[in-house]
This record gives sequence, structure tokens and C-alpha cells, in this order.
Amino acid sequence: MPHFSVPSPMPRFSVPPELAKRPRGRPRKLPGTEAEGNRRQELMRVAARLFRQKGFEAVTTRDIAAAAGMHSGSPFYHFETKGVLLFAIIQAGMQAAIASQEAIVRTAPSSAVNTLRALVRHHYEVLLGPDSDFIPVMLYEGRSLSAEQQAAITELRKTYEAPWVPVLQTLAKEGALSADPDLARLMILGALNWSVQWFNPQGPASLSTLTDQALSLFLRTP
Amino acid sequence: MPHFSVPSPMPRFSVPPELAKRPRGRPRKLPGTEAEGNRRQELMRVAARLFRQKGFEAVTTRDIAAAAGMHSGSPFYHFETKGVLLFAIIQAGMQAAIASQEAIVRTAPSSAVNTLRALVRHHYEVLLGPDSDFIPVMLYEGRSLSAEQQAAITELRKTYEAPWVPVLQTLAKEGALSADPDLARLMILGALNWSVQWFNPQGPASLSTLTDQALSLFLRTP
DNA sequence: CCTACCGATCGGTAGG
DNA sequence: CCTACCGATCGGTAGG
Repeated sequence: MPHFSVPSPMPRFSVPPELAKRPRGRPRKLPGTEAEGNRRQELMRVAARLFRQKGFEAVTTRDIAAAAGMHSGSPFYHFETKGVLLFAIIQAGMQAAIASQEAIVRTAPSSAVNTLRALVRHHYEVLLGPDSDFIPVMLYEGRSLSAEQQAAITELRKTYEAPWVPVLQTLAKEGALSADPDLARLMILGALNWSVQWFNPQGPASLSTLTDQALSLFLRTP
Repeated sequence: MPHFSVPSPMPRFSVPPELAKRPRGRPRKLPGTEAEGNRRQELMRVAARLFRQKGFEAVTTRDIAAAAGMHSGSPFYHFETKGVLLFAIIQAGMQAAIASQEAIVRTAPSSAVNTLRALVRHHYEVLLGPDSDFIPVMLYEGRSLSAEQQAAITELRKTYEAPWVPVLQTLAKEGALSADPDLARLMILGALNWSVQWFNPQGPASLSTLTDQALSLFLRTP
């Protein structure tokens, strides 16, 4: 007699589909079930970190589940598909970045130069600051979204970039910026976004240094 | 009697491994078998286009085979693994870019500003010109390489960026560049590399326009 | 380079 | 959220 009894597998009959129907999937979120929202946000946090590190396609839903301390099927309780999870991350990241940027623009508009400085500094924070994986995921994994999802994110990007437009136009008029403001915006944001590829938080350059150097590079201050 | 005879499947016996051994895989390339090199390059070309469009992980070896007009197993006659194919693309792209850049630097060194202009223009060509998928694949898919492969590519990148260093140092000394030359290099290359994300060949801006605008943005020419 | 295949893995799901 | 599973697909391979 073996000490451990092997659990005899229940025979699985294939259930006729018409009898198998019953409501499934995520129940509507009840107000007050805070804990569920916490698990959802935890999933987004760990998934964003993995997506940033290895890329959306290279990360499996099992990786994500394990990183969140769940079993393999459980992420699908919170997100219908892996793609919906990616979209939730990117959308939340953009909404947060838009909100914090707006707060900054509202409180620091002494001059066009200083406004640009605040925008650049904030952008670096969003890209490179602690716990900031959502925007890098948008920048480098947005391609994996569906066309409709991409269109929605494009709208958020326009909203995010909107405050940059008048500032760069003003600087061009003042002679501090010597390029077409629209192209300058694309080039400046490109220079900043690329820092995700090489920035080392343990390195010598701080976000303040990067901001100062970027302003020096792009603007001619007399 | 059915009109079409169903091919009776040959029973497949599992062959004892010690009897199944015989030389397999890519035969050594004989000198003169030009056609084989052509197929290999064609595979690299179509794979690079697909990798750029959809990302390395999202492209299957079957996609690549179909795009090259082959059957699903045939790419593995030319490349041991999908990863080796990616590495071949990136390595070839870097070697070609280093060679063409060197030719440019050798023939146009009238001044530091003009040398930078030639470097920028050449870099745009490599990123956005016709049939130029290899470098964008390096920029955005290099993460899928193994650590050793990445180290090899990093060496090639250093070689590629080497001519930029003295030019930017000279411009800084001349007062035409107002930022640390090393950070400036990272930011300028970032601004250029990001153009892969938004540049539209059918749009209004030509590569010459981009080059002029970039120089105006980064340099203060009196 | 084709044919025919395999083991592993993956996103996702039924049912609880 | 767990258990137990499935169909599809994927990179890769033996043999020719």
C-alpha cells in the first residue's frame, strides 16, 4: 500500500455545449471591492515591468501570473486578453502623464524657456523616474496594440504633446529655437525618448543634468 | 471506388538514434555557388522587412519562408535558428553602415560643421532610405539577441559612432555646440533614430530638409 | 530546398 | 482566483 495515494483523475466527459452555458468571466466590479482593484493594478505593474524588459511578445501570461503570485489562468479573471492588459497599461500611463504634466504647466509658466524646462524635466521623470514603466511600454510596445487601440492612444498622445506646441512656437519667434517648431518637437521628444535605451540610474548624470544639457543643446539662450 | 485515393500514411517507425546519425545541416558553402548566397540574402531582406514591421517575436519562421517563396522548413537550411538570422541581419547592416559612413567622412571633411552635416545626412539615409530595414531592426529588435550577440553588436556600434566623437568635441570647442559632447551625441542620435517612428516618405519633409533642420536645432552657427 | 513531422509552449477557457 | 485542460501554433528536425 503506497503511503501517498495518487489522486485518481476524474473522468472528464465532454459536456454538450448547450448544457454548458452559464454566465462566466469577470463579474461586474462592485463598488467597495477595493482588493480586487489592487490585484488588477498589481498585475499592470508587474506586467509593465516585464513588457519593458523583454517586450510584449516575449512575455507570457504565465510569466505575468507568476510575477504577481498567481496561477497561470488567473490574469484572465482581471483582463480578457493579454492585449487588453497591454492597452490598460498604456492608457493608464498616458492618463497619469497627462494629468501630472498639466499640473506642472499650470504652476510654472514664468517664461517660455522655463516652461520648456519644466516640460522636459517632467518628461524625463515619466520616462526614467522610479516605477515608471508605463510610458516606455507605450513607446516601444504600442505596435502590438490593435488598430483601434492604437487610434485611442494616438489621441492621448496628441493631448500630451499639445502644451509643447505653443511653447516651441514662442521660442521660435523669440529666436531661441532655430528650427520648424513641429519638426523640433519631434526631434526633441525623440532625443528624450531615446534616453530609455541608454540611461543608467546608477550613472553620473541625474535627471536635472539631462534637463540642463538638453536645454543647452536645443536652445540658444543669449 | 473513390475518384481520389487518400494517400495511405506510411507507418513511421522510430529509428534507433545510433542508426539515424549521418551528416546533416548546411553543407559548407562551395566557392562559386553564387545562387545559394542569393537565397540567403533574399531571406535576410524579407526577414528584415517583416522584423521591422511587426517585431522579431511576432514574425514566425513560416512568415519569412512564405515571403521568400519557400516552404516552412527551408529557412533552417540557410540559418541554424531564427536568432542567428536576426544576428546576420543586424551584423550585415552595421558593417555596411560603417563602410558607407567611412567613405563619406573620408571625402567631405572641409569643416566640423560640414562633417557633422554629412554624418547626419548619411545616418538619415541609413534609417529612412530605400531598402534600409537592417539598422532599424538593430535599433528596435536588438534586445532579442543573446548576450554574446549583443556584445558583438555593441562593438560595431562603437565603431560606427567613433567618427562622431571628435567632430562634436571640435564643435563644442568652437562654441557651436553648447552641451557635453558625449551627452550631445546620445541626444542627437536619439533625435535621428526616433524618426523611424514618425517619418513618412510620402510626407513633405525630405531627408535633406530633416538634415538642415537638425543642424539648425543642434548647432549655433553665427 | 521539400516533405512530413514532433515536442513544447502559449493564450485562453470551462467549471467550480 | 484555482484546477485542469484544450486547440493552435511555433521553432526546429530527420530524412531524403
